[in-house]
Amino acid sequence: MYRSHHCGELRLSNVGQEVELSGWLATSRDLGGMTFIDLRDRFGITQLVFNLESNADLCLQARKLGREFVIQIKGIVRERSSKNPNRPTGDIEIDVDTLTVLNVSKTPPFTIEDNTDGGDDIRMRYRYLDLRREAVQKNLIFRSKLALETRNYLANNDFIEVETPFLIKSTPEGARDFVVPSRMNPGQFYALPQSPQTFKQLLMVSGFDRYFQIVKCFRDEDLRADRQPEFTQIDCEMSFVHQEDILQTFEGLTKSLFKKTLGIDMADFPRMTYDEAMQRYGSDKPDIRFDMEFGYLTDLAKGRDFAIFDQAESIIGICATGQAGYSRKQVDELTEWLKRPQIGAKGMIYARYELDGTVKSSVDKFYSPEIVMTWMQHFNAKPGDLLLILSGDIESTRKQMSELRLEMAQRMGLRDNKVFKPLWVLDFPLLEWDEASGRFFAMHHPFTSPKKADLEKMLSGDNEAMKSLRADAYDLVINGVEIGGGSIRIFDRTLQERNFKLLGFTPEQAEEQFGFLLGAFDFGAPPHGGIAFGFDRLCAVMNGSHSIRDFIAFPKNNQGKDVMIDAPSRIDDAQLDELQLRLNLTL
RNA sequence: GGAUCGGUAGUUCAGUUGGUUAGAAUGCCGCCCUGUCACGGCGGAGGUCGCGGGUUCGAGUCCCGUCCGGUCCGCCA
Repeated sequence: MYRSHHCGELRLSNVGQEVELSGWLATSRDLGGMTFIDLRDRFGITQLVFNLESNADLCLQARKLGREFVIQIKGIVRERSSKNPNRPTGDIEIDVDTLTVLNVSKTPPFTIEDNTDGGDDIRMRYRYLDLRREAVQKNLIFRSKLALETRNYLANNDFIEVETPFLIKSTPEGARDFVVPSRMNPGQFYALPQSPQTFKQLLMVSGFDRYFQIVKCFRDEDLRADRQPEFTQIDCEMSFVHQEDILQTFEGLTKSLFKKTLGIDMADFPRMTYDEAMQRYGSDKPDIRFDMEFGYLTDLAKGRDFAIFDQAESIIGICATGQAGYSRKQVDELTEWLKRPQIGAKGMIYARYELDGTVKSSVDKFYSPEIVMTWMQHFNAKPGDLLLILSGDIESTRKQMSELRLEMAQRMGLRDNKVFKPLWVLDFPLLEWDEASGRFFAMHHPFTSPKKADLEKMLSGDNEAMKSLRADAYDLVINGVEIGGGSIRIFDRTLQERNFKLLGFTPEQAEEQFGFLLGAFDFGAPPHGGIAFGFDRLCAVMNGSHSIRDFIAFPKNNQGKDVMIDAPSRIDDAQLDELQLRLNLTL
């Protein structure tokens, strides 16, 4: 053994014991007559002390050690004469009598401490050093704990973890697939799964009843801070359940995870339909840590010769409590922010409810104070509040206002990342009409069941009616982040074929791509449904972080590259020959 | 595919209207210091200003191109 204890372990009760420790030299402080070394491992930091007077050779040797040297020491635990209350081991130190250098280290390119001086790029290039930092280790330890508690809860609820294949069949629906060439079948490719969707449904047909898997999924789409090409899901499926059973089970899982990892007791989750979420917040994943709900001023503001409002399909406002003090400059700056191409608003109208009870708007010429006051009343605004108003077609205006709502909340400090507000969003549309290609796409996926009440409408074949079909599909949103989503599945072959047809599949295409599933439905498929949680996102949200990269040991950058191992990379000609592939790079 | 911000010392950054020898902090090296824990003090080394081209008497600074990175939109059933 290289050690009798780890570096976070020793306390006053160990004083007098002879111990052996091993670890990395975090920092050293040379005071001339004595030298202190902070010895670090995953468990903590223990201070070593070397005294020039009592052991000159050893002290001189200790002075020469560099940062991140790996050392092993033997010594006696002593009570410190000046203690450090900021550290669990701060009451003791080790009076070292034997020092062994297990390995030397080059000076690392950035400091290994919580507030490192390294930027993202260099930390990713030396991720193995970045991972030595306590702040990052803490995240991965949290992740491990979260996975363990997930397995505990699901196992206690009769779920069985089953591994499904990574080398599967490519399908054109949904996200772009990562593909893998098959050497033994020249010219043919596997695809990596975007999710184990069809396999988990087949497991239900097999009678496993309750399945889960903490599993990697792959999507070849552009990345974001909260999106990686390979990411982890808690993937689940249940048989003989209605939507309500699934919501109950996974609300239970979520509560259990918050309780076991953060010690937080969550109240029952509120629920909202998709339509209601869009109406009140302009988003299917509203952040409900704060109110600032939309108010529709369309009827109150039209017909007063203000062309912009008169021509608008929809006029939507939000009331920013206590923000009437916003200066002209601040409002202008906010307007510029809204006009950026990413948001694309044409402009913004505002109205202040002054503290003296008067109102003042940026459209005084068209709207008398009396009318502006009716707007204020619509929002139950109080003196000191600020109304922000956008107009245009309803879809874009809602989207823009949703962004503005989040931005204002951010500026007003209402997005407290220590507060967790979950929300079930229910009754998503079954289909999404795509104008460009003139066809429907599945909003969730093509195996999603329409709501029972909409079944007749679905079978009617009326194209307009299809747009209003609702599905037994649901998302779990926490603090405005989509954490999970799922649906009750179709388990009837005829209905599934019907849905494929709606989505523009010919019977031949449906058979070619999903024949195995349709075939399985012929052999007694039980009613079933499921859900999948974004595991990386859940880790991030629970820790108040936006970036899932902080919770992935070896993440990819925005370009999908791993800058540490330099992947992806070219493969050599021999490999290409073996696969019978030829590159055709049109640069 | 698009928008936008950035690339200057090992690292994180500053660098004004284009003008002398490109600075700070931190890290690194040396010397001093017996209770530090962001130790302190003194001194030192360290730069192809991403790359290529252009404008100019003169470019880190302006222009064009290009590469790399961040954030976002599109995309992500």
